[in-house]
Amino acid sequence: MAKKSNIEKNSSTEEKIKEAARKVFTQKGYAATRTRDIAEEAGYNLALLNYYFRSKEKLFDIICLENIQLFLPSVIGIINDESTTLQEKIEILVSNYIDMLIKNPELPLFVLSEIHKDPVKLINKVWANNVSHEGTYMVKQWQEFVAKGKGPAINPIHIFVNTLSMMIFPFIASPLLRNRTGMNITEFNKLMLERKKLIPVWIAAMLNIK
Amino acid sequence: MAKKSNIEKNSSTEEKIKEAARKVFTQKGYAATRTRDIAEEAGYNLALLNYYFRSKEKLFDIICLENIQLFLPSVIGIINDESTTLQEKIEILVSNYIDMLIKNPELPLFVLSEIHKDPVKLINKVWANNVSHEGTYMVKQWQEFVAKGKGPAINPIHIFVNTLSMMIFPFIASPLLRNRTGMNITEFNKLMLERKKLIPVWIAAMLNIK
DNA sequence: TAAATATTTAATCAAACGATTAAATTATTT
DNA sequence: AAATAATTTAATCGTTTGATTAAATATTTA
Repeated sequence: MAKKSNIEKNSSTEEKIKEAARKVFTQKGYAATRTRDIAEEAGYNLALLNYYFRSKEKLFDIICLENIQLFLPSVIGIINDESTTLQEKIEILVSNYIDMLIKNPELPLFVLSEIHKDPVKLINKVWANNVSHEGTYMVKQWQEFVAKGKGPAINPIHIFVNTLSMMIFPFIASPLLRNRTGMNITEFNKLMLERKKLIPVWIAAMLNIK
Repeated sequence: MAKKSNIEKNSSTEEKIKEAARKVFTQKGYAATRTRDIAEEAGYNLALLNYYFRSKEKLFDIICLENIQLFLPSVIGIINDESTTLQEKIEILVSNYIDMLIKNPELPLFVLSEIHKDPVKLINKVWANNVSHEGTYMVKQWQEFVAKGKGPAINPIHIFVNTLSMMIFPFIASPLLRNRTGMNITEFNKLMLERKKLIPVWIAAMLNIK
């Protein structure tokens, strides 16, 4: 087997294979993807995949990790920011996240499917030494909010779940929703952009229920 | 090839294979499932699968259709009921649906993944000659609600999407949520049951935003 | 430019997998 | 009980698929 140089390669070939792999894996998942599909999509011979990445599984691990890192931890920085209010956090989170999801609409289904297959393995890879849910600054803010009697006395996780649900679920159900309503992707995206302003208002309405 | 009798069989074997297939297919999806896994799960020889169902694909089609019918059209009867108010519809829908999801927590990810792979084919199989989204009685009720100036002037589909999102998404994200918060399945289900009362209240709060 | 290394390809291997076959066993019918 | 049909199994076939090999071409280094 030929040895690769230690010098960092900008190798457009390697990058093209990775991009093809990302496209096919994200669309079809690990099992339904054939290495030959990736090679064809990339415009190279099959053996190149194994030359650059040793195996289908190793290539998948790379793509999978990158997809999960794009999907998950972008949240953490926002919910632990001590300089923003609860309401501001939600506004920033929703706005950034919906922009990301419009660019990567297939990410949620891919990531949640993968996590479903092996939660511990995948989540620990990304969250290795990170803070727990309970430790987030956002949860502290919520607990103060409840303690002051400003909001309803329910488990704060409900509101967190609702925020994620209303942001992410429409993208997971997009094919179904668009088929049932006759929307095309442009109209769907327009609807999702509307939600950048609407979701924080809805969450605020939930928080003000006595 | 032996011929099967025309008489309807209660054949426990056929039923056992179907149940094994449902379990494995729903958990791992079509591509990741090996017919040998199903045979082993059912406790029979591999050839039995092909004897009863001719092929992996035919067996999958049966399971898939049944899963989708369990997941989707239960909604239609409720949202087209002319004897209930908008608020009542939401209460009944949420309560029934959450009960169903606690019993079949893997259904949403399976169905939405399958629809993602081929939306037209699958949705038409279930909704063949059914009413469109626009034609549902629930949408008419919402349009009256908006016309009377009772609620915010937004696309009614947002509220519909929010209801589905808050019901279904937690089950899709369950492995992630439980891992992050340290909940076990019992605690998770308790949280979901709480939502049977909470979601209608949240939706009502959204509807009353001026 | 020549040698060495990296990249790319065609051909092929071995294992996994869906499917089939033919024979054995069990159940039903006459 | 004998004959017929249904059910179940072990063995195996042909493809598909991930991976490897060895050789050809391109690129880099000396």
